[in-house]
Amino acid sequence: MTDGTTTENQISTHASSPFVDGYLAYLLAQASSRISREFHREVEASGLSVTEWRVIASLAGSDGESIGTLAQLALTKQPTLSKVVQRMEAEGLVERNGARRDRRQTLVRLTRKGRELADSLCARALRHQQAVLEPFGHDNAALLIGMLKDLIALHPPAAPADDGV
Amino acid sequence: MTDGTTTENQISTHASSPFVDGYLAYLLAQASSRISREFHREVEASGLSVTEWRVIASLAGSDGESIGTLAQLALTKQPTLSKVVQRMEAEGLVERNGARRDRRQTLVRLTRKGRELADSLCARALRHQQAVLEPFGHDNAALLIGMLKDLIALHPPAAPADDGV
DNA sequence: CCGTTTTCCATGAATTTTCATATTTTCATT
DNA sequence: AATGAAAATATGAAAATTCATGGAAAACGG
Repeated sequence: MTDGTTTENQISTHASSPFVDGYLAYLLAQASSRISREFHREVEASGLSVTEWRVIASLAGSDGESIGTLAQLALTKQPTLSKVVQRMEAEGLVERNGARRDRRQTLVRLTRKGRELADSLCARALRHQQAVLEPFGHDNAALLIGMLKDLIALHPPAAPADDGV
Repeated sequence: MTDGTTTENQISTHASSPFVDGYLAYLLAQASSRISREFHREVEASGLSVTEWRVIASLAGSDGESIGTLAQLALTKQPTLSKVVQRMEAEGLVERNGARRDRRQTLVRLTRKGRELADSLCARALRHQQAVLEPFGHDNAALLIGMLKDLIALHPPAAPADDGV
C-alpha cells in the first residue's frame, strides 16, 4: 500500500462466509488464531501448553504477578489460572508467594528454570514475529501494532471473575 | 494519527507485562478477546454460547457449510463442532444434510428460526463494530481491516483435524 | 475498634473441549 | 472393477475449562 508491501486483501485461499468476512471481531479472532498457532508448535515442543506459555511470557521480565492479573494476561478465568499455576509450580517453572504485601494475593514468579525457558521462547517468539511482519514493511507493521494497542486501550479488560476468552 | 483519531498508544489502564506488551500475537489475542467480549453479552442474552454464535454467523448468507469448514470458521476442532452442531440441531437452529454431493460430508444450514436469529444478531454486531471503529476514523479503520485480512491471507488455516484456537 | 462489605484466591462439581480412533465414502491406480 | 490410500465425520474416554461457592484478608463506615 505505502510501497510494494502487502495490503490488497482477498480473504485467504480457504473457508470464507459472507457475513464474517468483513467482521472485525472475526478477523481479529482468525488472525490471532492463525498467527499464534504457528508458534504454538514450538511451544508444545518445549512441553508447555498454550496457557502455560502465556503465563511464562507474562511473567518474563516481571518480578511477580498476582493470579488475577495473570488470568487477564493469559485470557482465562481465574479458577483456570489457579490450577494451571499449581501444575507449573509442581513442574518447577514458577514459585508462589514471593513476599506479597496483601496476604489475600498469591504472588507468582518464575524460577530460574522457568526464566530460562521463558527467555528462550521469547527470543524465538520475536524472531517469528519478525517473519510475520516482514511482508508489511516497517511502517505498516508499526501502524498495525499501534492500532491494536489503541483497540486494547479503548476497551477495558473483563470485570473481575469474568474474563472473556 | 492521520487526523485527530486515535493512535497514540500506551497500553490499557490495566495489567501489562514487559515482554507481551509489544508482542503481536499477544496484542491480537487481547484485542480479539476484549472486542468480542462486549458483544458476547448480547449473544448470551439470546441464549447462545459463543461457539454457537460463531456457527450461525458463519452460516449467515451461506447455503450450507460442511462440519470441517465450520470448525475452521468457528475456531474449534472438528469433534467439538460436531457436537455443537448436534446441540444446535436439537434446538432447531440448524439442519444437517441438505443435499450434499459428497456423502461423507455433513452439510449444515440455518433453519428459518436460525436465520432469523442470525440476521438479528448480525445486524447488532455491525452496529457494535461501527461503535468500536468510530474512534479510528474511516481511513484508519479500513487500513486496520485490510491488514488483518492480509495477515489471514498470508497464513493458511490449520492442517486438517488440527485447529488452533 | 467492631461489624459489614469487598477483594482475592482455592476447590469440588458440572460442562466443554480435545484426543484417539472407528466408520463411511471418495479418490487413485492398476 | 478391485484394492489401497486419503478425506470427512462421529463418538467414547480423557483432559481442560468454567461455574458456583467458600474462606480469609483487606477496606470501609460509623
